[in-house]
Amino acid sequence: MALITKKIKGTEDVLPKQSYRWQFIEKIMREESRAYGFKEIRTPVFEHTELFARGVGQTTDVVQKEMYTFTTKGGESVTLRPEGTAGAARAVLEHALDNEGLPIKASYFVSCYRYEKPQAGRLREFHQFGLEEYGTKSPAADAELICAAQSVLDRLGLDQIHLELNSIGCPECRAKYNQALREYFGQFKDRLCDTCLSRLEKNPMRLLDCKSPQDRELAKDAPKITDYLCEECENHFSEVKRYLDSAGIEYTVNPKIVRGLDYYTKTVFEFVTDCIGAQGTVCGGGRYDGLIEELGGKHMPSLGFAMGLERLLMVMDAQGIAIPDDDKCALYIATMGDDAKVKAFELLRRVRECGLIAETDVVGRGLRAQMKYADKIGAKYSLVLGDNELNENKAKVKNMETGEQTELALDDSFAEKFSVLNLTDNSSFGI
RNA sequence: GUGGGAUUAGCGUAGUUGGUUAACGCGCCAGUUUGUGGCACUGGAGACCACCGGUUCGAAUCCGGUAUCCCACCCCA
Repeated sequence: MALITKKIKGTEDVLPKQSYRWQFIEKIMREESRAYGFKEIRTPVFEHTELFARGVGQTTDVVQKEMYTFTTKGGESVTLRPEGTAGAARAVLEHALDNEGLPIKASYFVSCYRYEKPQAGRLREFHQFGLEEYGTKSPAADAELICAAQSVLDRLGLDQIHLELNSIGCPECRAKYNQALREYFGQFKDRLCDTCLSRLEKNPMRLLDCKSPQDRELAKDAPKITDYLCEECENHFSEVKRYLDSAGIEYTVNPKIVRGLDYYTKTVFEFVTDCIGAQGTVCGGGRYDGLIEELGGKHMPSLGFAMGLERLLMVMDAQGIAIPDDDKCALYIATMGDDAKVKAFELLRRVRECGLIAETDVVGRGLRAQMKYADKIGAKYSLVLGDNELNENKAKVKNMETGEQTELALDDSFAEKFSVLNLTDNSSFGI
């Protein structure tokens, strides 16, 4: 087929056959959000570019080279959101939600855009679910947030995912730590890779997760952030761990995890798996006590996480986790003749009002083909409507699984007979 | 941005010394039952063999370039 164009590189279509998988995980996320007291926030796909430049951070790769930025007809620079936090934070500030009481707990589902080279688990348009909590500096909030993420992953049935935890401190202790890193790595300037050399001054913590074997070797003996935390950060971190321990949430402290977005402070964490290729982070988050101020608000310590929906679906696939089948058609009416079509139209409407899926032929197929179609779509019951049925005002309803047929009157009681059908189990009404 | 692999009907594939109408399975449509599905049988539709250019009497098959997809680096969800 000579299509005039195809989908944009790094984007994916979710087809009708597949969408129930998305709906399944989204439903679980909504339920868990609700259980933890979060309410959904919806913000625009695009924002003024400076929001991300300031919020996400000028030194990050995301801002430096991955944003979809363009100039509008009015001459302003706008950007497709590369992540969900900045927009949510902006909305919280703009609507002064802190006046309604703290903390503000928001959940979101967003599509995000990053101009990257696609590979397994990495797309240019991808989707995230996230939770955000504004206006609390308590370590209990950190623990609760991590706990919420864990709950979602558990409810999805995921296996072999580990939680990696770290604290990257507050600006004060981080400054000392960065200095220590500069001194340490400074001794090996001749051995560092080029990217690390360029980062040494601006953002030395990124040298810790460099993948080059040589730098990795050097990073092994580098000073650890955990040795440089100030008293407050130290206490905060141990409190978080204490809560997690008491909740029975397993984690490993990994001093090398450093988030790639500048707004993070203190607690950072990742849920990681190795079953979907190189991009194994399925959820990432942490605390960002300075973000709200950075965006022009008052001091409002906050935190959050985001999960990648595509990646979660990949893990479920890889681990063979079953997702309940999409709902099937409860009743298919095969028709013969125009009068029957009209009658079917009326009957089906009443069945649908009972919350059931009901269909009929709308392409003009013959009876046999209609029955084949009913079978193909997995209809539980079928019914043939022709002149005989119209004359007698009753029809035989066929159980497609057993082949048994039962006669039903085509009167007011018709739809009610179906309304007792519960599609989530195999109950029937005796047919 | 840098590498490696791939690209043949809707999907999965065969076609490997270049040679008449490009094959098979699944799927789709129709018929075998002019009032009934799942099985079987029969028939049908559907591919300018990713695109552009080159070599050749002749290319899906050889060469070059481009695009897209997959995987990895980088980075991150």
